[in-house]
Amino acid sequence: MHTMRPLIHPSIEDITVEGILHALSDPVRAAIYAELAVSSGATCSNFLKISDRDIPKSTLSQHFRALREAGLIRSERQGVEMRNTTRCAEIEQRFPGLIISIMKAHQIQAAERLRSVKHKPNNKSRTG
Amino acid sequence: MHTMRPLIHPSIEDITVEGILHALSDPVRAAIYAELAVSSGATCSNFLKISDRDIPKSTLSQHFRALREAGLIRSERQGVEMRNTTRCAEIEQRFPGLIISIMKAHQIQAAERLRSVKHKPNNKSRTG
DNA sequence: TTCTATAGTTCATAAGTTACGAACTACCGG
DNA sequence: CCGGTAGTTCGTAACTTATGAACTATAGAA
Repeated sequence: MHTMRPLIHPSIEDITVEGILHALSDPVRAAIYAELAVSSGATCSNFLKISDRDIPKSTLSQHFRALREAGLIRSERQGVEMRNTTRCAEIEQRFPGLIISIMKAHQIQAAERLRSVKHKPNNKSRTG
Repeated sequence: MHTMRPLIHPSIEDITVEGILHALSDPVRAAIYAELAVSSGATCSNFLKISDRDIPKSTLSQHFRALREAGLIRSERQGVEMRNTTRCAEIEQRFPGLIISIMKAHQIQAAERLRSVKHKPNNKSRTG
């Protein structure tokens, strides 16, 4: 019978560049973070499907933990669910331009992938 | 009796943001990359010691491979040694500002660490 | 050519990390 | 109290990383 340990949010000075890069080097976590940056307050189960891929909820939970403990997001219980918000303002203070340029690079890459799928349609397209 | 497979340098369009972030999320690799960005052409064995830490040469070799295969550096044999240069100009073309802001963030963090060591001297200082 | 030295790579494996199903906790509305 | 929804933890299988030993590759000297 195990208890539920409290959520860990590192203080801004304990956040490391290595931690941020590692957390965002996973495509699922990068997608979650990018979405949170736009639609603040999203919950864990909003991401059970990410670009046609099903993510098991235990895996999702671990990804949220990784983002949280890297200092990238803040999670707060609100009733039965968990509201997640990015800590981008704080991180921008400490590491100016870092998060923005990473997100921009992810966007550029996503745009390129879209273009290459349009040009060679049987590349990576899922058949139903 | 195994042969030595040729060095792999991904073409610029095969470089991914995830790959770059993952490669630079390791402190040893980040230190190597930062040094290469300044003193171009450094060799593998120039890094057998990184900030008072000894790195075994097999480990170093793997770190160089990781940087190379992520597209961050180019390695060329020159006689008995290997000359390494960053591919930052190419990457800057594709993902503007990415590498620069990561390096800047690393600098900020290194500066902070230096300051905190000065203020509490027995914190992380090696005793000979 | 052969011998020696230096630089770096590969392989085997031990150590560490991550993914995910099953079982759980936490909270809300009856 | 029960039943439902949201998310966490645990165990373990799969994957990744670190490192010593043995290797390849090259240069220079004899």
